[in-house]
Amino acid sequence: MSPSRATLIEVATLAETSKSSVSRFFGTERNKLSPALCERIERAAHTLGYRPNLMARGLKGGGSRLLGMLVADIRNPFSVALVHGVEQAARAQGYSLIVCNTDNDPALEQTQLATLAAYQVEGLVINASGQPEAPLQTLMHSGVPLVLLDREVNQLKADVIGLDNAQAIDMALDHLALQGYRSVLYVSESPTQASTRQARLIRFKQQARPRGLTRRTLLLDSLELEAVMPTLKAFAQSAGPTAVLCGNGNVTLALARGFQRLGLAMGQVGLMGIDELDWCALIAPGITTLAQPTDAIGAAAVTCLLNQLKGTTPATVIHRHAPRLLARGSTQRSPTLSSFTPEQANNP
Amino acid sequence: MSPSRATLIEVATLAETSKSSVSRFFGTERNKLSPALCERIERAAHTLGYRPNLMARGLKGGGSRLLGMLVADIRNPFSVALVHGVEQAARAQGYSLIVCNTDNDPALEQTQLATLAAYQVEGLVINASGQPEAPLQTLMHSGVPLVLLDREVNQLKADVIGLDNAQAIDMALDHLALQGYRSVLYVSESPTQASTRQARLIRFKQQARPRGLTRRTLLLDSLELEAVMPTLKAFAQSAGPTAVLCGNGNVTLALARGFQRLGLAMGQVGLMGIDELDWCALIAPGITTLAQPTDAIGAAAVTCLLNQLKGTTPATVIHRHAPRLLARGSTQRSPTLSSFTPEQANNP
DNA sequence: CTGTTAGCGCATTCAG
DNA sequence: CTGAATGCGCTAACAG
Repeated sequence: MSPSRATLIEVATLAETSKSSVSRFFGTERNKLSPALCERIERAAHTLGYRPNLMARGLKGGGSRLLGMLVADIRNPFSVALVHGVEQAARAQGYSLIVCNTDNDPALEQTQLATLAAYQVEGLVINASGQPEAPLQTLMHSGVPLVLLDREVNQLKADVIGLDNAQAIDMALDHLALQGYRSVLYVSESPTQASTRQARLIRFKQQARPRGLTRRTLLLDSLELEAVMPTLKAFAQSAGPTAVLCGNGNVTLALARGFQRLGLAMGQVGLMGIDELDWCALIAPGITTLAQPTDAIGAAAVTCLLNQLKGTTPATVIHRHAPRLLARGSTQRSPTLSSFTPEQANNP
Repeated sequence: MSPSRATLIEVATLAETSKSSVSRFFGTERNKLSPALCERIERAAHTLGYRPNLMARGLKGGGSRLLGMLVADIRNPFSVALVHGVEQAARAQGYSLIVCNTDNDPALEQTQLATLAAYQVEGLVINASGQPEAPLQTLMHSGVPLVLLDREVNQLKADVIGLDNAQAIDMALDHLALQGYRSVLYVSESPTQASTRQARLIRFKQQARPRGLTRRTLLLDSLELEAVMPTLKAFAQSAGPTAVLCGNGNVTLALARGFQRLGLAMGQVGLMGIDELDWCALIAPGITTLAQPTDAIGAAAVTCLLNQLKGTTPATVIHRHAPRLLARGSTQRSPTLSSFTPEQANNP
């Protein structure tokens, strides 16, 4: 009756055998059992609705079959997409995922890390909000496989998986240059804590001029409109066809608001963002974005983890995934508005 | 060195005491220990970096301190908001949350339910995608506290928490009527599986006419534009000031696309949705929505669960939470476009 | 107040 | 191929 209430012992007695055999049946040694016994156990387990207690299993050496994931901001659609990717891949490998959100709070981050460890997770996927070097160091030394997702952590020698930020910036600049823009404003949230933001910002500073683009940057401590307006307004009136490049989805949202507030026509002033969002195709004439392959990134993270588990530690690896350009009207200087449809905008 | 590697015994020996005392120190009986002992244990535990193994604790009677949550669609921002609410409340009570996504797949749902049970969660928050009556029944009988979130399950006598759907529909109809619309099209995803969709649909059918509104409904099997266009087009040309009411966020997105495709001016043809989304204030002239109090709903779920755990089972409860109206330009028949700003749109 | 004794449900030696 | 025995890390009576 109670699904997870039936124990190994009950199954064993009902099948008229011993605990060990039942244990083997549900473990990796089923092949070492006679077909007859397998049959009996199978039936007994089924009628009892038996399911192994994964906590007990985790206690011994069998492994908890649990993976942990730390997410900096679960309300960010991009993060959710990553969670989804990781969860799918984990399930495909027979693992479950316990997700902890940190709301970008470094203190919470430490707590959650401890919690995850307390549940004996076999591996950890970490999308850090801060720089929790110390706790992560100790975790690594305690032998828990670790993978950093989307954000690196200072001096932590661990696998890192995420977007190829350099390539992304290059693609964005190439696209903007090709569309005839000559002056680009790069807007990012404060890059002090997040390695990804730094990488993108640095690359932008390096690569804009070589493409003949005048560059400016705006670093935001807040995504409030007030923080954006003055710079945006001045920039929009400056020389050369101008375009704004947004460092992530949150920034894109903030700037879309800014454009609207100022009555700027997207395209006339270019707007482009990293991270694809539901509504980017919807805001006329469509916002051009670089979409991240979140499922692939999530899957790569799980693969990494499992590789570490299998002991075959092929040195520290850094996976850089390429983005996909979704070109839309917001980076088209002479929009053919009449023919625009969201469908077209989805297939560059 | 290893955070979760140090065991109760090691702490006990270092503190020159017994396992029981250490156990008590970390349990609920710390008060029954002498200050001196507490001090010694405290130090020992600290130098060893000891953290209780929650799996082992869960094995005995101490409880796993784990709550499980089943989510129908983790990529739906509304669902994520619920997860966030539940997780916050759980953490505040010293519980961790293990979240399983079902991608609206009934089969996956059963699997995930089994997984959750296997981890000995102390309670379950369920946002069902299908009608997994049987598995839930057995779970209930096995004594696991259960709470249904946003969606009921047929004949399952369990606490249900969510929006007050009747009130929501009434508020929407009142608002639309007040704004001068006379004919309303209600668009919903297929209501066969989800109780919430049924409740809203039924209420709409009951309450439209009493308010002097002509009513029509459109039930969607797919959110593709093709599924929406014909009806929308015909409806927009029908008599009386017309407005469209969307049953949830996904539908709102689909219809915003439809409006754009047809070149319909929002407001002239009204558009209103249940569920607030990032971009609703952004699409000019702003889409009017009913926002759900997701944090409150999540917190209520956890409270319910913990009540059941405490044994004080105050009969089956149904929490109905009131939505909040965010009136924007999409339900204003004579928009004052020039003065429109997103900020204003956020504060009705 | 504190230590001692049993298991929780399972995986894993080790013998048959 | 199979069963009996031991212990994972912890909590819960039970005695002092």
